[in-house]
Amino acid sequence: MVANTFRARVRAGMIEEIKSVARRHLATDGANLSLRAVARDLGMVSSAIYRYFPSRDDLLTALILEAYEALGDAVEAADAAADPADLRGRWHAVCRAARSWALAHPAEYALLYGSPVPGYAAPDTTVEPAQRPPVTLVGILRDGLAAGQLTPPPADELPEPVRADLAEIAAAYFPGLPEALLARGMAGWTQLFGLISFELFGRINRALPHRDEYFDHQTGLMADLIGLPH
Amino acid sequence: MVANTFRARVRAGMIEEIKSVARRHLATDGANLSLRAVARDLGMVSSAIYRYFPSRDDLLTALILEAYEALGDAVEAADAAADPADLRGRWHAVCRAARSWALAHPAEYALLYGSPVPGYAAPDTTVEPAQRPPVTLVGILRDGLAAGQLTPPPADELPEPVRADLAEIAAAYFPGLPEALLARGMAGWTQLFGLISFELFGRINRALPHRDEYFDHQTGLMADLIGLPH
DNA sequence: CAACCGTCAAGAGCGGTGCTCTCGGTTTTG
DNA sequence: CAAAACCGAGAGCACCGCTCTTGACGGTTG
Repeated sequence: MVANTFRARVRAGMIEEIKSVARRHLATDGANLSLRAVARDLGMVSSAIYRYFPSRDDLLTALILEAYEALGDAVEAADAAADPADLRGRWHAVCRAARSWALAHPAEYALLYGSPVPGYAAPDTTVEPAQRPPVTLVGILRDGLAAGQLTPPPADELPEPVRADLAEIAAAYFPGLPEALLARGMAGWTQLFGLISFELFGRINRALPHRDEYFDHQTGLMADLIGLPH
Repeated sequence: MVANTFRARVRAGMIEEIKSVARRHLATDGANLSLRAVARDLGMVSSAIYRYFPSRDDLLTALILEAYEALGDAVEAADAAADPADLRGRWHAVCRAARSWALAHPAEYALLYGSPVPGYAAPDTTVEPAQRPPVTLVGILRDGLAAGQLTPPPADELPEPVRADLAEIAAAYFPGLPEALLARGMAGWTQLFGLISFELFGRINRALPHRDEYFDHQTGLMADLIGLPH
């Protein structure tokens, strides 16, 4: 397997080229991109694509994985670039980074967070990169608690079954994070997703010309709910 | 035009039958339902469908309109059935009604709130019924303010451009509602959409077996943010 | 009563889709 | 150098939305 580097290289290049063209088609055709159209753009015949991707769904999966990584990178980079002690600044930075990426790549965002493609079932390999953005967001709460800048809500506000469920999530991703705080962090993530989706998919935009400021205010409301200090 | 009532009746029945079968297909095929398959189920030839719907998109539009009305009816009925003075009870009732309808009709929900169908552009006739659910939800705040059970947040927490945008929305749908309260109400609506979408589309469900309790707690958090009395 | 004309289902056909299989030609490998 | 692996092209299958034409049916009207 060491000697076939040339073949492997040109093959990898071809795979990248296919993905690149497919990504371009994604912007216009949405989730129902056409293998034949991609092949046409590459000057190939449709059946040749099957040498590189066993099916259209596998090509979609590759694009989804890349999109998750790109979003995760953008979000984590925004968090890393902010002042680690400025919790609210980090919160807004992460939210804005997710929104910016979504606005710059609406088709990819729709692929990740839109209604699922009818016949398509996302493989398990996508579950791990999908959790990077929310983990980054809620990670701010973990850091804030460790720094003493955040006081957890009363634990008894959670019904027992919810607390138990959240305890498992906390054990896996945020050891030591109180469940009630995790619940609020997940509310923030849900809100972030809702805001971006409404802006991208919905028609509410007409009535809200100042979308940047509205977005910041709404994410700020969630920061208030969490208790992030001003 | 008075005498052809028989023709009109059988025609209306046919339209209903087509929509019914299409709705059934929607559950399995999602947004890309097939006219030919619908025609097959009806024992017709595909071209016959075009006597009743000028295109596939028009059939989709009809289904979307029906779905909006069904959701709006469910939400408004839940609000009307609750004690008008129990703001928190109404809030939870409306949220639960929306979620229940979505869980019972996931394909229709995806059609309404999922990623838009690539080539499809929703006509303007859908914009009015689309606003019934959020208007119902935020209407609880209007009633609460009128009853003196709700104190509006400080008005200066809103940046001026956002306040101006929200003022126009308030003038159109909730005259007299303070902008800061409207902002919180819209945050609740965004959260509701995010919660339902995550449950329907996402894979977070695995880690949260107690979805009913989680949903209630998350919507309760938003009620807290709004200031709805316990 | 009969002619008429709108409505309807059916069929053929166009260009498109994902996908499979076979066939040659090239490249890498043993 | 021969064998094996790889690759692109092409034909073909079944499906799709949509258009156009044809023939039959049946209320409306002269």
